[in-house]
Amino acid sequence: MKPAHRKIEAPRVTVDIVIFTIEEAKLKTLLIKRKFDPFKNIWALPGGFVRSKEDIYAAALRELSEESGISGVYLEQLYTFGSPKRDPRGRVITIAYFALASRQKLRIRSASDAKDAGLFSVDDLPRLAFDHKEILEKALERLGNKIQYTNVLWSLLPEYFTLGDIQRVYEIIWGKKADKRNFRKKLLSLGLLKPIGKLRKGLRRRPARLYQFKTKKYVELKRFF
Amino acid sequence: MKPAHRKIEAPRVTVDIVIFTIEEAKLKTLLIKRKFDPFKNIWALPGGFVRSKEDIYAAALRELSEESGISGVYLEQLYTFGSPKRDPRGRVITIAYFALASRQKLRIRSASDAKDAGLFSVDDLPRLAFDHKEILEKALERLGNKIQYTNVLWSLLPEYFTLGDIQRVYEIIWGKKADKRNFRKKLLSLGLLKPIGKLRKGLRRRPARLYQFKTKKYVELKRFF
DNA sequence: ACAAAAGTGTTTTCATTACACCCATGG
DNA sequence: CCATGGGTGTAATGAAAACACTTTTGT
Repeated sequence: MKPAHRKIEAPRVTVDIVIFTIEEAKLKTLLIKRKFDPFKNIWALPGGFVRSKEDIYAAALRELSEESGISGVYLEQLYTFGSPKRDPRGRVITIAYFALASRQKLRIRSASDAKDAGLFSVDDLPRLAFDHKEILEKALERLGNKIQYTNVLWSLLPEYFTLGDIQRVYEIIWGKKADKRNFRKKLLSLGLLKPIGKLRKGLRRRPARLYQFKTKKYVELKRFF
Repeated sequence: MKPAHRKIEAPRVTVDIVIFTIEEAKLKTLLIKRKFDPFKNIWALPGGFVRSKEDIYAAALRELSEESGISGVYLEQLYTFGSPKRDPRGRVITIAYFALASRQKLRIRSASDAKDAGLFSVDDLPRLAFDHKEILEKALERLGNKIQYTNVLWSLLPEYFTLGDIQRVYEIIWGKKADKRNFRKKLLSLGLLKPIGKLRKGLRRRPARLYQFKTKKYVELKRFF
């Protein structure tokens, strides 16, 4: 590039991605089993090195697509982890990202440096490589806050869904039940949803109205629930 | 260090710090005039390279102390900026930090690579080097949010202060007036303050009660104002 | 007929907002 | 005596929380 590199030993820089989704009424995250040392055969967050001329957000998008076959989901920067000891190979700083995807969008496939890939409930995680547990905890905290004042959790739902579906997602993330009438009242009053005029039938119960989001772009609300 | 460095060209990594303070009833930030190219003689955020074995938070603390002579103030990671074009010398990723200090604590002194240093009102900024304007805007946004659900802005105030002082700080950051009675009612109901039993006299008006914070550690509230 | 979730309003409680006057001091 | 901010309470409004029963379907 340019000459100006002086004496500072440059760390290497990676991106790691916490991808949340809902499956089997649980909040889950995508992990990759490492194929190489260090932490060979230990589960880790998907991620990889930032390329020389690549924007860090673009790097996160690339990793997201490589390791989970998805695009068009919510992705934001989470936090940067830079303890000098976090990687036994040497100095590696990682910029963690935070993604939300509906289960339908996720196509889990193994990438070149991963032996296996899978979804794990955040309540029941295996041992994680590096400081990835800490990263995951930060992501969970962010998720819990974020759904209170934005519409991002729409990214966790499929195109059409019922009010029951969406309430279940909230309850999973918050870990507690909400009152059905109050929930629906509040949610509908926000004006983010429109009914598509169809019902979901075929389950052995009363059919529910299906809704979709008027818009899928990020909206910050004063406060949510 | 270790051998594992493969083919990836490592970016260099810096920290930059947005230090906010209140002076002359304005929200101000510390800027340093650059002594060298690129952007020679242009104002920039204080910052510098992360050292090889230095934690990034420690690097931010070090820069904070070198360039503003302060310690014991509020400091948190803000965001990481990593556009490949942000530094004309080559790839530099910066981890931005966000600090709050009372004017009394700030000892502005020029560091080795700075020609000059000064406080600038955020409403009236000079041209800034690199993408520092973008960083500052992100910091302002964070500040505005943060004072709504935490007690951090205590870092902007001196040890003892009046309710009028603290209200003024809020009004400066929010850019609008608050009702005195409601403000005091709410603030006192939070239970974060204790009166020290003295009055601030000597101004040509009625003396005001002085308060201090019961604790100076970071507290998140459900919601603030 | 039964199980399971869908759907629907009213009341109570609490927090926020709006609002106006007297007080104590220094100059 | 005047200018300046200090100090105080109440009523109206609006948002959140508590609360239970009927409906519709598939099996």
